[in-house]
Amino acid sequence: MTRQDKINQSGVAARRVTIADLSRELGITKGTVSRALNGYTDISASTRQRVERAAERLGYRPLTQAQAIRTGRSQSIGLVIETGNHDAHRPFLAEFLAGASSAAAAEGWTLTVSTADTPDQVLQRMQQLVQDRKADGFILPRTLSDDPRVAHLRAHDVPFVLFGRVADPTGCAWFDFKGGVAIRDAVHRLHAAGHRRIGYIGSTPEYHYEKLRLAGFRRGLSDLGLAEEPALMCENAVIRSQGAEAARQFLCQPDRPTALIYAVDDAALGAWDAAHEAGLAIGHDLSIVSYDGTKEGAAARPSLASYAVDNRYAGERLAHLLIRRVRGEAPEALREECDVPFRPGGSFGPVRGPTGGNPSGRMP
Amino acid sequence: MTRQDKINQSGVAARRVTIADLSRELGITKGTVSRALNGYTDISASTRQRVERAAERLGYRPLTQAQAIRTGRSQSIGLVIETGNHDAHRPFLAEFLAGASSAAAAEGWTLTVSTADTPDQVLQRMQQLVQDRKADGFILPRTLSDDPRVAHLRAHDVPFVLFGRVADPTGCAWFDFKGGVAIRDAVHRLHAAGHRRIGYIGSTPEYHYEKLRLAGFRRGLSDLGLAEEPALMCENAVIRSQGAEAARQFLCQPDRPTALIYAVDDAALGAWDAAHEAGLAIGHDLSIVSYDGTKEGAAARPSLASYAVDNRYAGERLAHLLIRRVRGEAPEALREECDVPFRPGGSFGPVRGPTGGNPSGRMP
DNA sequence: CCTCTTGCCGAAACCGGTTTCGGGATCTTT
DNA sequence: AAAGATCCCGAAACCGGTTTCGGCAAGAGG
Repeated sequence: MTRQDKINQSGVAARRVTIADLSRELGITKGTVSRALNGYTDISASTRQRVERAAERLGYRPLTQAQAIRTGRSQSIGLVIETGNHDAHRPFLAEFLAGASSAAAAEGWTLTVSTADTPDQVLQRMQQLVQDRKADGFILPRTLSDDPRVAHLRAHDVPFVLFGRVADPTGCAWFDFKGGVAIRDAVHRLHAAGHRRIGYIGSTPEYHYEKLRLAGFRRGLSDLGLAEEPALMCENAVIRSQGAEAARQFLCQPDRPTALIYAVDDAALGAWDAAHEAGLAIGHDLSIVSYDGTKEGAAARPSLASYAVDNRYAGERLAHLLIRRVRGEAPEALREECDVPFRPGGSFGPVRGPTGGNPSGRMP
Repeated sequence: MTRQDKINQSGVAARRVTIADLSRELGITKGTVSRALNGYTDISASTRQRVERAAERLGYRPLTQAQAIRTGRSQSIGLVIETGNHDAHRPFLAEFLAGASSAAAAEGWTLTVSTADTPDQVLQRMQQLVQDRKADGFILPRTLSDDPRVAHLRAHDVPFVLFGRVADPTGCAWFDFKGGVAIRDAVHRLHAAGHRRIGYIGSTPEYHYEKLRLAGFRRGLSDLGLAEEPALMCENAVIRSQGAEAARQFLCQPDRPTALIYAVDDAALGAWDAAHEAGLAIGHDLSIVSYDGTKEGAAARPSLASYAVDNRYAGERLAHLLIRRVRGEAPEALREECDVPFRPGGSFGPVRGPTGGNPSGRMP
């Protein structure tokens, strides 16, 4: 009966409505209110409804911090980014965060972001976040085939979802783009445009996505009865300069390739440099297809044909999957793979004659 | 005397040490332990020391969630990023996060990141984060001269620090780079290299940094006794295409400028396009100096001369400042400004003769 | 009609902290 | 030596929730 209820003076930030307010309003115990809202079975349907309506009406939302100290769950998803590494993920970050954060917010969850300079520090940070209950689980971006984060979280029984896949999928949930399918498709497209000598320039082989893309390339070749030529395949090209160097190696060969497939856009732009040096015109003398769909690729001239990944969507899906994982769903039921659309570009053209000559190239 | 203390079976995740463990160990009340650790004055020096030593020895760290429900503070700094806007901040994000997160982690704080599509939604998200106690305060990136976020947070008495400055600094803490000083310095450098007709291509004038950079440009002109020519100044060039269009306008004038200063690197790269069209060689017929120090600028050929901002450092400083602000320090004492180093590049060269002719330009 | 379930809710402990209140012991003061 | 002020700390309430336990009332079964 105290009159302390109405502390809300106009203008002053309204006090939160607590579970006690609700119980007082309804003439019911706090405990009963809590059980009614949390799906306990020992609550009558009518009471549950009254409680839910009142909660809705008063705008009650439980304070996660208070819940957390009992339940151990804080409704926040953790994301630890390894910096210091080559920052290939950098351009995706903003879109990815946007997707993850909005999906999380839709469920009343939040996103706790941390960074670390080394793989070991990543593990430490995750450990600390989970001990401090600042994260109920993690999204793991840029998965390695054999990823120490997976081993660590598995051992400590912390929920997680992969952005990408790993060699041993036991107990893993994930979202991934079908990069292998895309690269295989690229081989088909190039073949259809007359290309027969197609080179592949991959990324870091420790990343599992690279294994899948390389496999997709091989699959494409065998689909079409083309032979695998080791001289036309390499890996470890992540940035522009490395992509350029790889292209130089291929282009100076006697029977040079007429098309190159890159695993990542950043490296693919190196082909512009190598082609320029060799006097070849991209899209005419040499076709390039890549993967990522970066803005930089689209801005190149001619523009880079690529498979365009929607990182915002990935963030959304991963946040959803992780939340469901934390809530107890089995990891096997939480696996999604998504097609990647081809983004045409001027770097893709039909093969031009059998010769590697005419180095000055261009022809209107 | 129960033996439940030692739940720690080997391999199982060790239980957190709580304040109760500590009080039991010391034969002291929970309350006393708490007061001892939180700087209350009614604790004897000897007791305080005993408590601190024991806390250290047992590795006690209070659970922020539990503290939060009483104190209202959760030791986390909020960052709400507006997406949907032009994503000019995109490339900085990863470095900025790395700085902020590591500085926060060093103090036991965490970073809660959220995104929003519109300015209104930004306010809503901040409101919610602070009501849910998921953020004790905010870092505000990309400040407008008259920023609605500042008004909102000021009105609701929520701590914040600016990345950048605003027109009315009342009650504001901030970290900012001296962009105005940098642009002024650019004018001086160009003047020293013989340039007399220098154009300025600014960014969106609503952002306060743009006002400062424009002011720096004017200051530079007046330093050197050069006249301001409206025909050689414009704004609203944020991306490459806009930067190119602005350059075209300037270059087709009878007495074209020999140098251009851009407020942002992304726009500056448009000069490469415009110069190419006009048959001018960047760094010879036309010098370009810009601001940001992006990788894309460094990768251009010739490379873009620019003032290189260290966004990781900015993140660190801002996290520090915000934490101190939340702890109660006056905003006036929390203002930092930082010089920006010049990054030389091939786009900067001495002026070449008085003529705008010789359109084919290059000369070994 | 009596016992046995079952459904449903109140009472109270609990989570891990913080903060107020009051009082005993020691030290000053007169 | 008695009275008052100070120094410290224990006791207990509190924050906003969750969860266990037990019992009353109504329905089922014999």
